[in-house]
Amino acid sequence: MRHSRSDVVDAAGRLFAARGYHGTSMRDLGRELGVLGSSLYAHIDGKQELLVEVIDRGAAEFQVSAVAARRVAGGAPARLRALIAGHIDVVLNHRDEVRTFLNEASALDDDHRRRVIEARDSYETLFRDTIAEGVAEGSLRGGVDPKTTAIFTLSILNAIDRWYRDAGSLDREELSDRVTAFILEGIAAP
Amino acid sequence: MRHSRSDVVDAAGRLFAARGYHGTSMRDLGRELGVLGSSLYAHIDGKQELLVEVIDRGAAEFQVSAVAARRVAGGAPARLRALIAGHIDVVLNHRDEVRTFLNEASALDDDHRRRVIEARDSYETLFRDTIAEGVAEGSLRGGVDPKTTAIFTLSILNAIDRWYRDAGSLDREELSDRVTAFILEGIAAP
DNA sequence: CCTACCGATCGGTAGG
DNA sequence: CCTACCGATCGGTAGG
Repeated sequence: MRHSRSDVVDAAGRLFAARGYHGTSMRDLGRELGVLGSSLYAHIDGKQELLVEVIDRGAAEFQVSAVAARRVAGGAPARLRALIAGHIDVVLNHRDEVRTFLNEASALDDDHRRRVIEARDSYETLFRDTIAEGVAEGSLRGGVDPKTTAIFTLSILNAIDRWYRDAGSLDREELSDRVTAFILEGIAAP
Repeated sequence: MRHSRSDVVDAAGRLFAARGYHGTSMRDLGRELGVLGSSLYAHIDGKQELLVEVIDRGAAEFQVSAVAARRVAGGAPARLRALIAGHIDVVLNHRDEVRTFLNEASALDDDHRRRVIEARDSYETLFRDTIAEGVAEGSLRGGVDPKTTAIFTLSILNAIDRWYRDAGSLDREELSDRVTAFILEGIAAP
């Protein structure tokens, strides 16, 4: 079976997500595709290039999702809800790329890592700005700090990949509802 | 300079936390201590043993913290507050061990990994039970699901290591207060 | 995509 | 803790 370059990147995503970049050898990757490790160099220049490409795919998915969510009409809570739902979709529809994006960015060389951190920061800023708008318009509680709140929210969302299974009793929509309710209402009795 | 076995485990924690288990060679570890990689085998039987020991240290810290927090008098919210404060202390006082515990458990061999996952589950259960008690006694909102809520809470707490810096403007107590307020009250305007 | 390699580095050992 | 190694594996290349 002949493979496309995209097949190689797919396989790299699977293995990097499962074993990490340093835990994956080019021979492992070849075996995953049924070819020799050395044969992969017909498609790519080096191992690091595969990491960059997998992580860029993940970053791009988040970018697309965020742009769409920011356009949602209504108040800040509605936009925040859309950001949350979009993030969950990205995490669960692109698990390998997202996992690699979240856990293996430290294996990138300096320039690429800086770029990824910038992308991550600008994505976080979308959450922060939405929360700040909610505070300003009065739909979110005064005194809420947009920065830490955005971080707490993204902490919950990024961790979903670590525990959620589609086969379980909790479907994706219910998951999204619970995350949103937790963030907006908390858990203390009124 | 002669080193103790504990010095070697300390250094392993630093490097595993920074570069990951597979990203750290025995020669890297030797360099960190000013000796040759091969000299480390006077202290240990193998590299995997170091990973086990670093992760066990992290697990033990969480265990100690949890036992203390469960003893706190008052309602479930007070105990949950204590669990949160304790967890933050462990994360920030033992960053290398905790980071390795959280991110490198997948590099453990099967038996050790199973043990760590069990420890993690039983720790999570303490959070879950505390939340369930709060729902039962009426201090936490009815309808709150203890399992997902415990996961959301731990997601926030475990991610703290990824962004919090002591040098910043937010001190640890303020951090703990914000996390607790976020979880209990949420961010929606009343 | 395979054959046939390369030099470098890996975890680890024997002996002092 | 060092000297002097070991076999295995690493990322990668030349040539077909």
